[in-house]
Amino acid sequence: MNQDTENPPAEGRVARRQRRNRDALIVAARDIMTEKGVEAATMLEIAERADVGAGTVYNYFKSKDELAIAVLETLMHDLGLRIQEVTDTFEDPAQVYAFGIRTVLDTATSDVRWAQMLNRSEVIADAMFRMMGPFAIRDLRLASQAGRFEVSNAELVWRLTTHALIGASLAITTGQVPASASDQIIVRLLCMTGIGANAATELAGRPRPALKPEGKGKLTRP
Amino acid sequence: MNQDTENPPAEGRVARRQRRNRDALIVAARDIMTEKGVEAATMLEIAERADVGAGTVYNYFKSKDELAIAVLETLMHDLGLRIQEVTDTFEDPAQVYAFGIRTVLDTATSDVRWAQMLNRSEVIADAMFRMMGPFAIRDLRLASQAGRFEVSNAELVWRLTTHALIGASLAITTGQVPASASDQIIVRLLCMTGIGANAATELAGRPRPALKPEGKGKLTRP
DNA sequence: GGCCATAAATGAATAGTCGTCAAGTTTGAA
DNA sequence: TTCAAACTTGACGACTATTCATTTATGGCC
Repeated sequence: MNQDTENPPAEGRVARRQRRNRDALIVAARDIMTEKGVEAATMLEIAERADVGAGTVYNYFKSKDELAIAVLETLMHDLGLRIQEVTDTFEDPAQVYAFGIRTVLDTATSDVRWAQMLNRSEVIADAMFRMMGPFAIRDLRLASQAGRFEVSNAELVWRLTTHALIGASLAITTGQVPASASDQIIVRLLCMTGIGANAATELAGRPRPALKPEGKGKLTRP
Repeated sequence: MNQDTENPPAEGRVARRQRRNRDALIVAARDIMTEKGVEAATMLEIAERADVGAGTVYNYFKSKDELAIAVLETLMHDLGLRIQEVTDTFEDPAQVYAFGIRTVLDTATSDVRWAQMLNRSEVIADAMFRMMGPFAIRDLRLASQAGRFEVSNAELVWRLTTHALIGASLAITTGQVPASASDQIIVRLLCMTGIGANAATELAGRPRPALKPEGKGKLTRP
């Protein structure tokens, strides 16, 4: 009777199960949506894989769309942390930003889970704005203060960048644009920071260290 | 028996009805999608308003998505023509491009028909790339040759711009970004052409003549 | 330990969707 | 006039997201 699973600190059995269910639903939805695409993933199948009744899903997410967004957010939060881990050591704040968007582009075009979701551009772009914005906007501001960028409204630049970035990723995965154009894409996105085309080209051409691999099956909470 | 509706010139009854049906479907779909949004517009309702059987729609459009794209294309083709009519008289090719994207942004955020469609970002952006691309890409190239822009891959810049533009429009209509930020949005989009932030600001600030009103109820064919 | 108001989970039922298909109709050449 | 080919039709199948009356679990209180 003294096991800690049996003796919650005055307020916790329900809350814990709720978090467990919510996480299980996100993981199940993430996996199924990854396998079959967002549209093809049915709420029933998600509920079954999460070992939960069909109606229970709606206690946690108002709609399928909201669940899909929650899935996206975990993917992005994850990536944001892994990027930050690497860029912590960079000296040039402009390079921090450049590395970030370059990594997002590469991930979005090579990771099947992202590719499957790209046909919901506006949702994924908005999620990126919110989840990776804190990092990106901070980097934009730091680089501007350092005189590297010319950005007066970092939030706006980041929003435009997310949409362009997702659009470019979609264009690459659908074959409308060759993957070899990635460099040019990054250059143009950097141009939005107000630096000229030359400076952007130089910045985009710098070597990039590798990310640490992502934690398998884990669910990092924002 | 001599009426011209009874005596088609050797090859035309079917073709004419087909074009009539196709046009009626696009008009019906455009109206209903405008009123209720793309998702809420059902194929049956569209077919009924076009005075056509439910199954017939699929003789003209493979899917609901394809029909929605056809609707968008007519809206954009229209706008492209009206923009060109005005910019014909401009002298600075950079200003032609600037006027174009500015007008698209204004239209997308103020015209209900666009606003309703914006939540299919990737579709609308792709349609814009294709329908307005011929104009925009030509303008980008002309301005680059004139030394006003620094664009080596006009197609790519245009594609990124369409996605950013649609994303920005969506952000404005959903209230995430104030409409007063339009100027800054245009400045940043112009930055993608490689000119500095100063030149972009000057270009965005120039006065803009008005468009001619759009032909009512008509359907201009690409 | 026993009890009960409340919150959460359930899954069958609902309402509505897209796309298909067999059957009927129109067309235009012979 | 005849007839094969093309077009149209609307009922229908297969599925869907979401709801809601019912069941089940929870934790404070006696």
